[in-house]
Amino acid sequence: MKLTNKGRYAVMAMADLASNAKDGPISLTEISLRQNISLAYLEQIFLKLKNNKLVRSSRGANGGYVLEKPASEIKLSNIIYAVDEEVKTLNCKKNSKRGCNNKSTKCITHNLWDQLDQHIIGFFEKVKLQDLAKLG
Amino acid sequence: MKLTNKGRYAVMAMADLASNAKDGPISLTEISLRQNISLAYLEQIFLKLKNNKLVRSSRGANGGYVLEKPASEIKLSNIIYAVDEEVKTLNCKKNSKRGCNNKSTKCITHNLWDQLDQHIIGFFEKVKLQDLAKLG
DNA sequence: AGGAATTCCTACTATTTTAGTAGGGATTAA
DNA sequence: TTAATCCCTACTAAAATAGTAGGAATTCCT
Ligand code: FES
Ligand code: FES
Repeated sequence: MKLTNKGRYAVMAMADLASNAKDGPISLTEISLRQNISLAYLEQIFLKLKNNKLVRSSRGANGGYVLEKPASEIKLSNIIYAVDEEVKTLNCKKNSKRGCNNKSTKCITHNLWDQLDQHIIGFFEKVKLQDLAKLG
Repeated sequence: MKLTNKGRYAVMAMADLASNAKDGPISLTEISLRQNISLAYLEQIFLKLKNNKLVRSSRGANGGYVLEKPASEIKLSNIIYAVDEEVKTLNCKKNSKRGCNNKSTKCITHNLWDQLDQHIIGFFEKVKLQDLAKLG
């Protein structure tokens, strides 16, 4: 089980944004340098963060991004979800009639994975961007 | 974030073993049919389960596998660990001096992922093979 | 006005991981 | 002796991830 770089980067970048807040917006170049993440990759990630209303952008020279909401109101689950990192422990389609074994009943472990999902989602729901400073 | 088939299969197969216990050992062919998992793939998985002392094998005709310990004493973490499904949320090497950002300090999110690890491992530690019957 | 910095967007490629196949050897029950 | 079964390793195919590339649009600054 793993969490991919995209999700990690997204959280790192958001944390960077939160903790390096200044007057104007923060450019991806800055974040790229501080966090050692490829600029082009960051751009892709921020596109999604923006579409999910987690950051606001300003274009042009001196442009960049700022958090759309206070760090205390942004849950990690929001970030993870925004970049398509799904918590996906189930094998079968959630709403399919068929189980992962292709039979009409759910497999013996189905409920287990379902519970694990809840467990992990719970974690991401509980932690706010703001908490990262305390953790770190 | 996802859990891979190998881990799922391992748990399924162990659960199958536990709930279909009979007099003699259970062959992989049986499990393969019941759980709809390729036989050759199951063989690979059971090799690991055996090396980790979770099952015992008997070879030859009518051979197969039995649980090495009662289902109440087998933790899911044992199974997951046996088949190399690691809970791996950290990016950096656990014992490396360098962070995932290749700097000498840990990145802002390091502790977060560390906590998530603990959270997930905790789940797997808590659930026993036996509990699967109740969940299912 | 012109150039530099920056976001925006899409498409492509490379790398890594996962999933699964293949094949042959060893062992044992009937 | 034969069929069923485990044992073991190597290979291949498919999918997911990570990252690159390139160009358009916008805005600031001189
Ligand atoms: S995970 Fe849903 S049926 Fe197996
Ligand atoms: S995850 Fe350990 S330093 Fe970033």
